[in-house]
Amino acid sequence: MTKEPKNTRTKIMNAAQSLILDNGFGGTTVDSIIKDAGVSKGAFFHHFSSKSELGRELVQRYADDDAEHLEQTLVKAEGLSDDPLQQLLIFIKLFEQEIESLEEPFPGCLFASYLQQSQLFDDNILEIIRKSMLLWRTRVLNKLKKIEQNHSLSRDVDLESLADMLMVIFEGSFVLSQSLNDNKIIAQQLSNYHSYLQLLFGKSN
Amino acid sequence: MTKEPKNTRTKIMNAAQSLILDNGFGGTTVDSIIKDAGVSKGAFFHHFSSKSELGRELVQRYADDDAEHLEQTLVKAEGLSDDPLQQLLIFIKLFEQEIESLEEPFPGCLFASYLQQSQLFDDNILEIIRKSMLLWRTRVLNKLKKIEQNHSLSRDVDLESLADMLMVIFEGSFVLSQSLNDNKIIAQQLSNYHSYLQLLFGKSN
DNA sequence: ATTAACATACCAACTGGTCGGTATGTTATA
DNA sequence: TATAACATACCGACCAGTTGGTATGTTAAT
Repeated sequence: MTKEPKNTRTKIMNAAQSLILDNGFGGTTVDSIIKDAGVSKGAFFHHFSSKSELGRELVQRYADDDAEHLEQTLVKAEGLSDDPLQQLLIFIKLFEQEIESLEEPFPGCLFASYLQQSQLFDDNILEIIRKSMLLWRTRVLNKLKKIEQNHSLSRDVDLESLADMLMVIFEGSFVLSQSLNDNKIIAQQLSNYHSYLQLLFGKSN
Repeated sequence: MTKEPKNTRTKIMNAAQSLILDNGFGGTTVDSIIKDAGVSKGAFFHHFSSKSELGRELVQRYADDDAEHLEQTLVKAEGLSDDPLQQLLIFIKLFEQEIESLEEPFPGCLFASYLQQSQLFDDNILEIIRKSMLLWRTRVLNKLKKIEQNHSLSRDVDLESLADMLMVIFEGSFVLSQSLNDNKIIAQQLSNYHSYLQLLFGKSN
């Protein structure tokens, strides 16, 4: 139990993610990463063949965590009600509560960070992000389709764009909360999405 | 008409803005800016004392244009109806139409780009962005307050967060449209905001 | 002739990345 | 069980190229 390989690797990735969320990928140097991680340059390039490979592994880890978090929250919501509409509303409320319980300012979204510098990354990396967003779209859209079977829509809205709206509100409120230094904004905007869904699917058939 | 100072200056700023929206500020080099702008390094540092001063002037210009665009669209909407609710709904529709008429993919928002690398900028720059966002909040909130006088809210929502929601939807849909390479998303999300307002203020007193 | 508007050559600091080397296991086999 | 052979994890000096920025011109208009 002298040396732990996974540990150094993780230290590098964690330090890198934090720096990238603050300075962007292009504004983050390898030297600053190894300094924050407390490892040598040799250790860095032992674990990652290049800075961009670190970038790739970072989004992949982020996307995996994101997907798992999505599914877990969905399962949790589905366990709390049998009605698809209630499930979706609970799903949103769970995120609201999660954000509200945060002490520190929200660290930001790695996807958005990468997309703001999309020319710095190759298509494989951008594809990871795209797939993550399409997963959210699919999961929420499936719920909406089930809701539609039992609830009449009070207005003619496109269900796919309604599904996208959740991710839109996440990303958009991250930006605002970052600028105005106010975590509350995120929960408030989720609450607005919550209200919108209630108004749209207010009446059951 | 041999040399135009303003012209070179503008060429530099335009090239820089385009590059920054693609690569981020930290990922954009002075050399790449002068190459794209077709000017010399001497010209660059004749007009801007440093790269970060260019960064400052860029957001300032962007914020000024943004504010002017906001006010003009507001005036336009106010000229098309006397009812505050209709004015706000038209206001949103005008942005929808503007986005729909775009040929190229939406270039992105400089505010969001900067915020994703906020540690690269000093507080003065971040303050410019903050003020821009607060201007949007104020303008929309004023409208909402006038609407509230004649229309009963169908749900108890916070008017300030409802005002913020417009900017949230802008920024969030920029992110999604960038990733999925689909401009339509922006107009669709604005349309959702439009619907939400209609549902909230559906009935007049 | 002065001065603003550029151009060119250059610099020191930093960049991502390499390299030879060390320390600490792990495996195989005699 | 001793040891040769190999693998993994890590170090930090070093490299070539790039970075933001400067010094010193040249050009053109007032």
